[in-house]
Amino acid sequence: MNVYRINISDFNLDPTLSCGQVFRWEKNERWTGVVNGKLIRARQAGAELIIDSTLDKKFIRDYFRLDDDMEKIYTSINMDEKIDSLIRKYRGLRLIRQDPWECLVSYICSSNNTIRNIKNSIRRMCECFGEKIDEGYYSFPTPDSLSELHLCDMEQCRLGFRAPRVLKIASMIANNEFDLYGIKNLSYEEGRRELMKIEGVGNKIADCVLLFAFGKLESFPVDTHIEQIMERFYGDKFKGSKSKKREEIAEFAREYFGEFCGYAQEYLYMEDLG
DNA sequence: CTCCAGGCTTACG
DNA sequence: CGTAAGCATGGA
Repeated sequence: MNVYRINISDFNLDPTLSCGQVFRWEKNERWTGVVNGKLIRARQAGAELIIDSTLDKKFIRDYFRLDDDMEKIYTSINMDEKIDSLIRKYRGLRLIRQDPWECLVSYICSSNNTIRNIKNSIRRMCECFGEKIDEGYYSFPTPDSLSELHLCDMEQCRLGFRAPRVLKIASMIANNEFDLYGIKNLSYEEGRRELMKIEGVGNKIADCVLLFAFGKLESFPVDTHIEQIMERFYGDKFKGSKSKKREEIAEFAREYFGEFCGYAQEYLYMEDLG
Protein backbone atom coordinates (compact mmCIF):
# COMPACT_ATOMS: atom_id res chain seq x y z
CA MET A 1 0.00 0.00 0.00
CA ASN A 2 1.45 3.33 -1.10
CA VAL A 3 0.67 6.69 0.42
CA TYR A 4 0.90 9.66 -1.90
CA ARG A 5 0.77 13.25 -0.79
CA ILE A 6 0.24 15.33 -3.88
CA ASN A 7 0.39 19.10 -3.72
CA ILE A 8 -2.02 20.41 -6.29
CA SER A 9 -3.73 23.74 -6.89
CA ASP A 10 -7.23 24.09 -8.30
CA PHE A 11 -8.25 20.70 -7.01
CA ASN A 12 -11.39 20.04 -4.93
CA LEU A 13 -12.01 16.42 -4.01
CA ASP A 14 -15.55 16.61 -2.62
CA PRO A 15 -17.34 18.01 -5.67
CA THR A 16 -15.13 15.93 -7.94
CA LEU A 17 -16.43 12.69 -6.42
CA SER A 18 -19.97 13.77 -5.51
CA CYS A 19 -21.02 15.53 -8.71
CA GLY A 20 -22.52 12.37 -10.19
CA GLN A 21 -19.88 11.50 -12.79
CA VAL A 22 -18.73 8.44 -10.80
CA PHE A 23 -21.04 6.03 -8.98
CA ARG A 24 -18.85 3.84 -6.79
CA TRP A 25 -17.10 6.24 -4.41
CA GLU A 26 -18.42 6.69 -0.90
CA LYS A 27 -17.46 9.16 1.78
CA ASN A 28 -16.95 8.46 5.47
CA GLU A 29 -13.98 9.98 7.27
CA ARG A 30 -12.39 9.85 3.87
CA TRP A 31 -13.41 8.84 0.38
CA THR A 32 -13.17 5.14 -0.53
CA GLY A 33 -13.47 3.73 -4.02
CA VAL A 34 -12.54 0.79 -6.17
CA VAL A 35 -10.69 1.77 -9.31
CA ASN A 36 -9.28 -0.71 -11.83
CA GLY A 37 -9.92 -3.52 -9.38
CA LYS A 38 -7.99 -1.89 -6.59
CA LEU A 39 -9.00 -0.20 -3.38
CA ILE A 40 -8.24 3.48 -3.13
CA ARG A 41 -8.77 5.92 -0.27
CA ALA A 42 -8.54 9.66 -0.69
CA ARG A 43 -8.78 12.80 1.35
CA GLN A 44 -7.79 16.39 0.98
CA ALA A 45 -6.02 18.69 3.44
CA GLY A 46 -5.75 22.17 2.03
CA ALA A 47 -3.86 22.00 -1.23
CA GLU A 48 -2.73 18.46 -0.49
CA LEU A 49 -4.39 15.41 -1.98
CA ILE A 50 -3.63 12.34 0.12
CA ILE A 51 -4.07 8.94 -1.47
CA ASP A 52 -3.77 5.42 -0.07
CA SER A 53 -3.65 2.84 -2.81
CA THR A 54 -1.66 0.15 -4.55
CA LEU A 55 -2.26 2.02 -7.79
CA ASP A 56 0.84 3.79 -9.02
CA LYS A 57 1.25 7.53 -8.94
CA LYS A 58 1.06 8.02 -12.68
CA PHE A 59 -2.32 6.28 -12.71
CA ILE A 60 -3.57 8.54 -9.91
CA ARG A 61 -2.52 11.67 -11.79
CA ASP A 62 -4.23 10.38 -14.89
CA TYR A 63 -7.42 9.30 -13.10
CA PHE A 64 -7.94 12.66 -11.37
CA ARG A 65 -6.71 14.56 -14.44
CA LEU A 66 -4.21 16.42 -12.29
CA ASP A 67 -2.33 17.62 -15.38
CA ASP A 68 -5.28 19.58 -16.71
CA ASP A 69 -4.46 23.28 -16.91
CA MET A 70 -7.45 24.59 -14.96
CA GLU A 71 -6.52 28.27 -15.39
CA LYS A 72 -6.57 27.81 -19.12
CA ILE A 73 -9.82 25.82 -19.00
CA TYR A 74 -11.58 28.33 -16.74
CA THR A 75 -10.51 31.21 -18.94
CA SER A 76 -11.77 29.33 -21.97
CA ILE A 77 -15.26 28.41 -20.67
CA ASN A 78 -15.95 31.48 -18.52
CA MET A 79 -18.35 33.15 -20.91
CA ASP A 80 -20.76 34.91 -18.53
CA GLU A 81 -21.60 35.60 -14.90
CA LYS A 82 -23.68 32.42 -14.51
CA ILE A 83 -20.88 30.00 -15.26
CA ASP A 84 -18.42 32.30 -13.53
CA SER A 85 -20.40 32.02 -10.31
CA LEU A 86 -20.42 28.22 -10.54
CA ILE A 87 -16.69 28.11 -11.23
CA ARG A 88 -16.05 30.28 -8.17
CA LYS A 89 -18.32 28.11 -6.02
CA TYR A 90 -16.93 24.73 -7.10
CA ARG A 91 -13.44 25.72 -8.17
CA GLY A 92 -11.19 22.66 -8.34
CA LEU A 93 -13.88 20.25 -9.48
CA ARG A 94 -12.13 17.96 -11.94
CA LEU A 95 -13.42 15.55 -14.51
CA ILE A 96 -12.43 11.96 -13.77
CA ARG A 97 -10.83 9.70 -16.36
CA GLN A 98 -12.86 6.52 -15.85
CA ASP A 99 -12.34 3.06 -17.23
CA PRO A 100 -14.35 2.92 -20.50
CA TRP A 101 -16.03 -0.40 -19.74
CA GLU A 102 -17.22 0.57 -16.26
CA CYS A 103 -18.27 3.96 -17.56
CA LEU A 104 -20.20 2.49 -20.47
CA VAL A 105 -22.12 0.02 -18.31
CA SER A 106 -22.79 2.64 -15.65
CA TYR A 107 -24.34 5.02 -18.14
CA ILE A 108 -26.31 2.30 -19.91
CA CYS A 109 -27.82 1.82 -16.45
CA SER A 110 -28.50 5.56 -16.18
CA SER A 111 -31.16 5.56 -18.88
CA ASN A 112 -34.43 6.92 -17.46
CA ASN A 113 -33.15 6.21 -13.96
CA THR A 114 -32.17 8.01 -10.76
CA ILE A 115 -28.61 8.35 -9.48
CA ARG A 116 -29.67 6.48 -6.36
CA ASN A 117 -30.99 3.50 -8.33
CA ILE A 118 -28.00 3.55 -10.67
CA LYS A 119 -25.62 3.33 -7.71
CA ASN A 120 -27.59 0.49 -6.13
CA SER A 121 -27.73 -1.51 -9.36
CA ILE A 122 -24.01 -1.09 -10.01
CA ARG A 123 -23.17 -2.04 -6.44
CA ARG A 124 -25.25 -5.22 -6.73
CA MET A 125 -23.56 -6.10 -10.03
CA CYS A 126 -20.15 -5.78 -8.40
CA GLU A 127 -21.19 -7.79 -5.34
CA CYS A 128 -22.70 -10.57 -7.43
CA PHE A 129 -20.28 -10.78 -10.35
CA GLY A 130 -17.11 -8.88 -9.44
CA GLU A 131 -14.22 -10.18 -7.39
CA LYS A 132 -14.01 -9.51 -3.69
CA ILE A 133 -10.93 -7.40 -3.04
CA ASP A 134 -11.59 -6.40 0.57
CA GLU A 135 -14.33 -6.60 3.19
CA GLY A 136 -17.33 -5.06 1.46
CA TYR A 137 -15.45 -4.04 -1.65
CA TYR A 138 -15.64 -5.68 -5.05
CA SER A 139 -14.12 -5.09 -8.46
CA PHE A 140 -16.30 -4.14 -11.38
CA PRO A 141 -17.26 -7.30 -13.31
CA THR A 142 -15.39 -7.79 -16.57
CA PRO A 143 -17.03 -8.23 -19.99
CA ASP A 144 -15.94 -11.89 -19.85
CA SER A 145 -17.63 -12.55 -16.54
CA LEU A 146 -20.89 -10.85 -17.57
CA SER A 147 -20.90 -12.54 -20.97
CA GLU A 148 -21.37 -15.91 -19.29
CA LEU A 149 -24.60 -14.85 -17.57
CA HIS A 150 -28.20 -15.40 -18.46
CA LEU A 151 -30.83 -12.70 -18.07
CA CYS A 152 -32.28 -14.42 -15.02
CA ASP A 153 -28.88 -14.13 -13.27
CA MET A 154 -29.16 -10.36 -13.54
CA GLU A 155 -32.61 -10.04 -11.98
CA GLN A 156 -31.16 -9.63 -8.49
CA CYS A 157 -29.33 -6.49 -9.68
CA ARG A 158 -32.64 -4.77 -10.52
CA LEU A 159 -31.50 -3.27 -13.80
CA GLY A 160 -34.96 -3.58 -15.31
CA PHE A 161 -35.09 -3.19 -19.07
CA ARG A 162 -31.39 -2.25 -19.15
CA ALA A 163 -30.17 -5.74 -18.18
CA PRO A 164 -30.28 -7.27 -21.69
CA ARG A 165 -28.41 -4.25 -23.07
CA VAL A 166 -25.58 -4.75 -20.58
CA LEU A 167 -25.33 -8.48 -21.30
CA LYS A 168 -25.37 -7.93 -25.04
CA ILE A 169 -22.48 -5.46 -25.15
CA ALA A 170 -20.59 -7.56 -22.58
CA SER A 171 -20.64 -10.60 -24.84
CA MET A 172 -19.85 -8.51 -27.93
CA ILE A 173 -16.74 -7.15 -26.25
CA ALA A 174 -15.82 -10.53 -24.81
CA ASN A 175 -16.06 -12.04 -28.31
CA ASN A 176 -14.07 -9.22 -29.92
CA GLU A 177 -17.09 -8.09 -31.89
CA PHE A 178 -16.82 -4.55 -30.54
CA ASP A 179 -13.57 -2.65 -30.01
CA LEU A 180 -14.43 -0.40 -27.07
CA TYR A 181 -10.88 0.55 -26.16
CA GLY A 182 -10.08 1.41 -29.77
CA ILE A 183 -12.44 4.38 -29.51
CA LYS A 184 -9.68 6.14 -27.61
CA ASN A 185 -7.91 6.70 -30.93
CA LEU A 186 -10.96 8.10 -32.73
CA SER A 187 -12.16 11.68 -33.01
CA TYR A 188 -15.13 12.85 -30.98
CA GLU A 189 -17.50 12.45 -33.94
CA GLU A 190 -16.15 9.05 -34.97
CA GLY A 191 -16.24 7.78 -31.41
CA ARG A 192 -19.80 8.96 -31.04
CA ARG A 193 -20.88 7.07 -34.14
CA GLU A 194 -19.20 3.91 -32.88
CA LEU A 195 -20.69 4.10 -29.39
CA MET A 196 -24.18 4.74 -30.75
CA LYS A 197 -24.06 1.39 -32.53
CA ILE A 198 -24.40 -0.17 -29.08
CA GLU A 199 -27.95 -1.08 -28.10
CA GLY A 200 -29.00 1.23 -25.29
CA VAL A 201 -26.53 3.97 -26.20
CA GLY A 202 -27.90 7.11 -27.81
CA ASN A 203 -26.28 10.51 -28.15
CA LYS A 204 -26.44 11.41 -24.48
CA ILE A 205 -24.86 8.23 -23.12
CA ALA A 206 -22.30 8.27 -25.93
CA ASP A 207 -21.39 11.80 -24.88
CA CYS A 208 -20.99 10.69 -21.25
CA VAL A 209 -18.60 7.89 -22.19
CA LEU A 210 -16.65 10.15 -24.54
CA LEU A 211 -16.29 12.77 -21.82
CA PHE A 212 -15.83 10.70 -18.66
CA ALA A 213 -13.81 7.81 -20.11
CA PHE A 214 -12.19 8.96 -23.34
CA GLY A 215 -11.49 12.52 -22.27
CA LYS A 216 -13.20 14.20 -25.21
CA LEU A 217 -13.67 17.58 -23.55
CA GLU A 218 -15.73 18.92 -26.47
CA SER A 219 -18.48 16.53 -25.41
CA PHE A 220 -21.53 18.11 -23.70
CA PRO A 221 -24.00 15.50 -22.42
CA VAL A 222 -27.53 16.88 -22.09
CA ASP A 223 -29.83 15.11 -19.65
CA THR A 224 -33.05 16.36 -18.07
CA HIS A 225 -31.14 18.44 -15.50
CA ILE A 226 -28.80 20.09 -17.98
CA GLU A 227 -31.73 20.72 -20.28
CA GLN A 228 -33.59 22.58 -17.56
CA ILE A 229 -30.54 24.50 -16.38
CA MET A 230 -29.63 25.55 -19.91
CA GLU A 231 -33.17 26.77 -20.54
CA ARG A 232 -33.12 28.72 -17.28
CA PHE A 233 -29.75 30.27 -18.05
CA TYR A 234 -29.86 30.78 -21.78
CA GLY A 235 -33.54 31.10 -22.60
CA ASP A 236 -36.18 28.87 -24.15
CA LYS A 237 -34.80 29.33 -27.65
CA PHE A 238 -34.20 25.60 -28.01
CA LYS A 239 -37.37 24.68 -29.81
CA GLY A 240 -37.13 21.06 -31.02
CA SER A 241 -38.89 18.31 -29.12
CA LYS A 242 -37.22 15.87 -26.73
CA SER A 243 -34.07 14.34 -28.21
CA LYS A 244 -33.81 16.99 -30.92
CA LYS A 245 -34.00 19.81 -28.40
CA ARG A 246 -31.19 18.24 -26.42
CA GLU A 247 -29.07 18.01 -29.54
CA GLU A 248 -29.69 21.72 -30.17
CA ILE A 249 -28.59 22.52 -26.62
CA ALA A 250 -25.43 20.44 -27.03
CA GLU A 251 -24.56 22.17 -30.29
CA PHE A 252 -25.18 25.57 -28.76
CA ALA A 253 -22.97 24.67 -25.80
CA ARG A 254 -20.13 23.48 -28.01
CA GLU A 255 -20.18 26.79 -29.87
CA TYR A 256 -20.72 28.91 -26.79
CA PHE A 257 -18.29 27.33 -24.30
CA GLY A 258 -15.80 26.07 -26.86
CA GLU A 259 -13.32 23.19 -26.86
CA PHE A 260 -13.55 22.54 -23.10
CA CYS A 261 -17.35 22.64 -22.88
CA GLY A 262 -17.36 19.26 -21.13
CA TYR A 263 -15.93 21.00 -18.10
CA ALA A 264 -18.62 23.66 -18.35
CA GLN A 265 -21.19 20.88 -18.30
CA GLU A 266 -19.91 19.53 -14.98
CA TYR A 267 -20.05 22.95 -13.32
CA LEU A 268 -23.52 23.57 -14.69
CA TYR A 269 -24.62 20.19 -13.36
CA MET A 270 -23.67 21.31 -9.85
CA GLU A 271 -26.38 23.96 -10.10
CA ASP A 272 -28.91 21.18 -9.42
CA LEU A 273 -26.86 19.10 -6.98
CA GLY A 274 -25.33 21.86 -4.87
C1' DC B 1 -53.10 7.25 -7.40
C1' DT B 2 -49.67 9.84 -10.75
C1' DC B 3 -45.29 11.62 -12.09
C1' DC B 4 -40.41 11.49 -12.74
C1' DA B 5 -35.56 9.87 -12.80
C1' DG B 6 -27.99 11.68 -15.85
C1' DG B 7 -32.81 8.05 -22.35
C1' DC B 8 -33.33 4.78 -25.84
C1' DT B 9 -35.87 1.79 -29.07
C1' DT B 10 -39.60 0.92 -31.73
C1' DA B 11 -43.74 1.98 -34.09
C1' DC B 12 -46.50 4.97 -36.59
C1' DG B 13 -47.55 9.12 -39.79
C1' DC C 1 -37.89 12.69 -42.14
C1' DG C 2 -40.63 13.73 -37.55
C1' DT C 3 -43.01 12.58 -32.91
C1' DA C 4 -44.74 9.52 -29.04
C1' DA C 5 -45.65 5.40 -26.47
C1' DG C 6 -43.35 1.85 -23.86
C1' DC C 7 -39.95 0.41 -21.01
C1' DA C 8 -38.47 -1.86 -15.07
C1' DT C 9 -37.77 0.07 -10.84
C1' DG C 10 -38.20 3.00 -6.84
C1' DG C 11 -39.18 7.25 -4.53
C1' DA C 12 -41.87 11.61 -3.94
